[in-house]
Amino acid sequence: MPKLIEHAKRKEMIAKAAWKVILEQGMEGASVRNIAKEAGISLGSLRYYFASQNDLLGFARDLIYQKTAERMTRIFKLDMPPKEKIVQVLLDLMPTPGETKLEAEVRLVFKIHARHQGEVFDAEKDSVYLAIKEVMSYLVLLNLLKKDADLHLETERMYSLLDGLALDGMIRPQLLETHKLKRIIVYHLNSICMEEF
Amino acid sequence: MPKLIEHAKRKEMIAKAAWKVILEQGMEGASVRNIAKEAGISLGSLRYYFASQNDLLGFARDLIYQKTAERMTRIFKLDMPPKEKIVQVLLDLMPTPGETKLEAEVRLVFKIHARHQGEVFDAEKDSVYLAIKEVMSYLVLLNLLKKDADLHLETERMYSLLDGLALDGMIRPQLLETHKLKRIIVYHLNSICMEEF
DNA sequence: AATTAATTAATACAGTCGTATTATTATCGG
DNA sequence: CCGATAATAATACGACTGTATTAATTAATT
Repeated sequence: MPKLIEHAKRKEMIAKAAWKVILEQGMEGASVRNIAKEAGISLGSLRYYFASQNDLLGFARDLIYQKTAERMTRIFKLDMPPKEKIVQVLLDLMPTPGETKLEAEVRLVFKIHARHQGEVFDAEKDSVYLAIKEVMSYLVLLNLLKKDADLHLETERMYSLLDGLALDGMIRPQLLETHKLKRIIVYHLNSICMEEF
Repeated sequence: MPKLIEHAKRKEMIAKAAWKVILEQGMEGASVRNIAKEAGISLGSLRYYFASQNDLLGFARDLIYQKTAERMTRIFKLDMPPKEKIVQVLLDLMPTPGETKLEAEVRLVFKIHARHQGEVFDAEKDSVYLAIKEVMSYLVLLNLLKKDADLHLETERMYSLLDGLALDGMIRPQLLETHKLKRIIVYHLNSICMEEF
């Protein structure tokens, strides 16, 4: 039974190829052939790991949410000033240049795609939503949130704001170049908190 | 030269069929055949009005932004209390039950689709962005905006927030059923204004 | 070295894709 | 009525789609 150890890694490699195709061509271009070519393997090889396109896309979707969750956990553990950490977490969910760009954009495409698959999107299982809830709880813990703030509404507002920022960041490159994304996020944090960020 | 008058209306009818297909199946399902079937015409007929799929989709995209702009203008002209009017304008950009649901969702799919076409999205030509700029100017005119508010940042924040709300509204039906969408919008307005909405 | 399972490559199938061509029908101005 | 043109329908082409099948290759265990 050779190469059994590589199995999981190989599935990951294929899923990452799927991400790249989705990033560049959208879900319309995410055919099994395109993904296989991007991964540098044959069609049959891909099929060996994934019984169907649905399996592949589902795996790629779950994996990207998992990766996001892991990165969030990592940042939360960092030893840095609370306010900086909060900004860091939120910025890491945005399509800023680097790894997060791919992740944020692909997450967004998957999210819209889910709509047309009749899937019910459960925010409680969305690592982005969970990260935002943690941030909000952290703000409460630090006693930074304004007294009259509605925690639940603020959470929902932050969630939608970040989704919208990611979407706009995808489409309007100048939002990224000029650090506008960060300015808006810090501006928003200032508006819901008592102290300056 | 018969039926020339119907030409424009017929193109509109086909574009609306395209919207419906996009709404239900996403851009992946927006094939010329699916659209023709939805419109109740043959493939050849569709081709008589649109030389290519790109032409059709481009027309459908432009038309939906135009319709949105017209509706915005209509609401702005209504005789109603300023604050109510502002809420009405913003809510009309959301996927609330009714006509706006289709418009908001289809606009969003087009927006993401543009990203993968290499198109440069010009917010200044986005009727949603223009409507939001008008709302913000209106708030300034009414002297409702908080003194320390940054007009440009507030505009960008509102733009992204509405995009994100539309996206979440698409995917999480409970956001619509419970009037949460309106609550968040009014909550946001309260947070940037001096008086209560 | 032989065996066994993991892995790959190649090919095939029916269906759909965008586009194109053709013939036919419908409707107006003359 | 007649001819011009808008409008429709039908069909065809090559490319691509997801899925399936088969044979060949690779690598670890016995």
